[in-house]
Amino acid sequence: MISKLGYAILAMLARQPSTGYELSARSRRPIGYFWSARHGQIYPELRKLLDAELVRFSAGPGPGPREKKVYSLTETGLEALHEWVLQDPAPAESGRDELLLKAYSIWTADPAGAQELFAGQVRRHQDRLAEYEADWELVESRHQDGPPPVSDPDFGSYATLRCGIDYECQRIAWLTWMCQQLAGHRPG
Amino acid sequence: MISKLGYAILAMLARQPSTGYELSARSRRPIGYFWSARHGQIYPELRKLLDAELVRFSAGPGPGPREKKVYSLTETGLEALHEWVLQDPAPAESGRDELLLKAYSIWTADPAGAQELFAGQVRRHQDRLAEYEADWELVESRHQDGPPPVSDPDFGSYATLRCGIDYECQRIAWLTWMCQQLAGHRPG
DNA sequence: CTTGACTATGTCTGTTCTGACATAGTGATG
DNA sequence: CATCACTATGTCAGAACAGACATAGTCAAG
Repeated sequence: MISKLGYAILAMLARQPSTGYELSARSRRPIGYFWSARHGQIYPELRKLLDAELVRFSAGPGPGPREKKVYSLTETGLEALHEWVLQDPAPAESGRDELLLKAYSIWTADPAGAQELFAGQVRRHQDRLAEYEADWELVESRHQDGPPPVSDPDFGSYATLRCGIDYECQRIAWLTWMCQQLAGHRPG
Repeated sequence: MISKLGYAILAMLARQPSTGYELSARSRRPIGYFWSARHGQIYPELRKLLDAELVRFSAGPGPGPREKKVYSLTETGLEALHEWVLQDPAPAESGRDELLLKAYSIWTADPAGAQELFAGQVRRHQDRLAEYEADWELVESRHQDGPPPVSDPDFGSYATLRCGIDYECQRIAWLTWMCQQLAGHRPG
């Protein structure tokens, strides 16, 4: 059985053959927007994918004591990705959000301090929104005549960035609303 | 060091003393909206919290071969929660979203099948939105004269539900947009 | 000429989390 | 009368994940 991380790696390799190092960099940005992994997880996973013959690599001299390996998908690997993409995800989708957990217990805290906490989060999400928007414009600049065609890898970026931007806007609005609620309820 | 799950449990116990079983039920709904845990995780965590003297319990006869234990916060436990709530969460916040991972690779798939996938998701999120809204009205009915005061546990529910409702609306809008994109690009 | 950042590969320990196993009483449905 | 869902507590194996350890070359800034 291929893990979700395995599919995340296949998804990245389908776009661009990469080394494990590059995969871990891409798993910070732009893939990190909705998936992340450290290299300590990626190298063992690449080994598993290799054993399952879903990826292959071509080796060359590397900067360190070991060889540099550029991985790419095999035909089986592309098929596995292709099949997985349309499968309905399990309804589990727990979603662990530390800030919401704090918000749930915010009644135990001092409103002024709470306002600070949420104001800080507004800034953090505004920064992220700016990143997403920069990436969005980059993708758009490659397709002046409307959105990218659905068979173009750029359509995947376009779609996920749209979601990310909408999400950040929603979250900023909620955080701002929280600040107002916390301010409004204080005397004065 | 208390884990995030530990704080989630403290947050629940601060509102209502509960058995481990009840905690796992509450961690499906309503806490499950932003945090979840199985009982296989909760019982060992309760033990840790007990050893740290953050919770206590009163035992009585249970339905199974073991005693039923109703847990509640100690003063130290409430203090620990109180302190944690205002701490700025680590910027890690990876966020793993399987559907976005699929969307990212949607260019490898057949648009008609993809549309089905996203349409199914629209239905799922509409159901969840309905749940949130029902809970929202429940909370509002307890506070006809405006929002609950910030020192009321209901304010925590109110705030997190507001976020959940906004999030579901945003996600439904995006999923619908995806369906349109996938439809618009097909010939005919 | 030293320090630090970047490229690049790997391992290892400990924590978190999932899913299954195990036990047992009550009450409802068929 | 059997089967199933619910209440209730726990354990255990294994997967997933974070963070540190380990190695080594290049290149830029101070």
